[in-house]
Amino acid sequence: MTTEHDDPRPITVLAVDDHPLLRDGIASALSNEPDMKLVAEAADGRAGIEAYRKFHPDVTLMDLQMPGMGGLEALHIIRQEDPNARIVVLTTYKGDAQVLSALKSGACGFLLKGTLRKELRETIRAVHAGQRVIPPEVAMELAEFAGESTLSTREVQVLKGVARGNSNREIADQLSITEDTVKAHMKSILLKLGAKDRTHAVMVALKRGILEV
Amino acid sequence: MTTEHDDPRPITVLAVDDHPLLRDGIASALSNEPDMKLVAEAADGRAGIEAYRKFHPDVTLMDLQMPGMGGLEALHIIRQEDPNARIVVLTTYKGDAQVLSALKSGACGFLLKGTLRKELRETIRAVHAGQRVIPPEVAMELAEFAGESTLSTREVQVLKGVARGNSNREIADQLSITEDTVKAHMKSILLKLGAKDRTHAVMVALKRGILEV
DNA sequence: AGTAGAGCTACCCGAAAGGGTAGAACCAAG
DNA sequence: CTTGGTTCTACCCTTTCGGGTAGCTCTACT
Repeated sequence: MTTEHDDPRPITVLAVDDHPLLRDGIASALSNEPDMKLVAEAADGRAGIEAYRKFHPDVTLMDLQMPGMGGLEALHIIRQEDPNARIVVLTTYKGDAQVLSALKSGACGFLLKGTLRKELRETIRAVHAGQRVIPPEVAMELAEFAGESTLSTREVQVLKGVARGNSNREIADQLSITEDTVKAHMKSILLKLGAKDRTHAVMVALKRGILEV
Repeated sequence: MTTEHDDPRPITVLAVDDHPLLRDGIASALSNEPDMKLVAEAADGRAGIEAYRKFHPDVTLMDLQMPGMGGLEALHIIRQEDPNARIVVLTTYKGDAQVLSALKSGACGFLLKGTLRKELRETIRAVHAGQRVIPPEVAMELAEFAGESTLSTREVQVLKGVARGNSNREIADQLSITEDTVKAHMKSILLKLGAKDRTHAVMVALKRGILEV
């Protein structure tokens, strides 16, 4: 298509996604591109890590939400082993919490479900060139929750108990703390999430990617 | 690959999915297959309906969960206009309620996110031949909830109010009924869903596809 | 060393939730 | 026409929730 010269060393790409048809779509988007090459695929986080160790791709495309080890975990592990790893998160938007976690772990970019072949290729090139690519949709959602406080580890534990339908008393027993403490955490959770009650808090947490269904 | 004869009239296929890369994967799976042809694509339910009216494809691949008009709604409308429409639901599993709704609207098959190119082609051929294709994973989940009761329209309305963090009093006002009636519905909801409290009921409903996040 | 935040405990109190029980109107299917 | 399901109403009673207030450790950062 373009009159680019044939790079002697194309950008190597690893695709980690549990959806074979989507990987095919990625493969087809990268085929016939002289400056990039899909060198490996993986269907879950663990296989993704192994593939990364084996191929050390220039750019890794990583889906969140996969069976077994999720993309967030795999992203974190890969970035710990190789701080230079360039990883693009490929996902339907799952709330600010997931995106923030990915960014903290060192994600270099995001691609949403509406991504076109052209955008995919441009993002790979940009990330390989050292840029960070954050689509406006993601940036806006992120800005919206910028001032919002994050829940502490303990508060997330309490909220998970709530989502399972446990009473404060039951959660207290499970966490080996007193019911009063659980209630204190609940107050903090409702305040931080701006929720009207515990049910609403669970829904807000789901929307923001703090909890999973 | 196989020694099939070139059909004079290949199976025409319409793909409705808001993920361009996935549509590319579908397109690539159908390319080089002499007996089927992807004749149109659409990115949401409304465009899917229009494309169906225009092309009357032999088989339609329809994603659930799309922006604007969802796949379930589009499926229903298409099947009402054309009871002979053969539609395969292409989705990550979203709970028995969604699958049951799709089946009631006349879906001919299901394809999960793990679908391979080969499975996609085989499903298209089978559905075109008049068969119903339900993957074992879907069938098993369906069987698991076979005896489970479904919520009435009113109960779903109440539960949606609960998910928004409304009290029984507030839900009663919104639905213009008394609080006692709401409480009666809540009792029925908790019983039917086997939930411990309202929060748990919302979680169960989310898992079963009765509610959306 | 001081301070901010997390985590914890404790009390009171009114509001809300959930369980039990009972009955009436309506509509569709047997 | 009768039965069953849905929707609606109403009462009682106990438990749980959520708001307010207060104070305690411990760790991490400045």
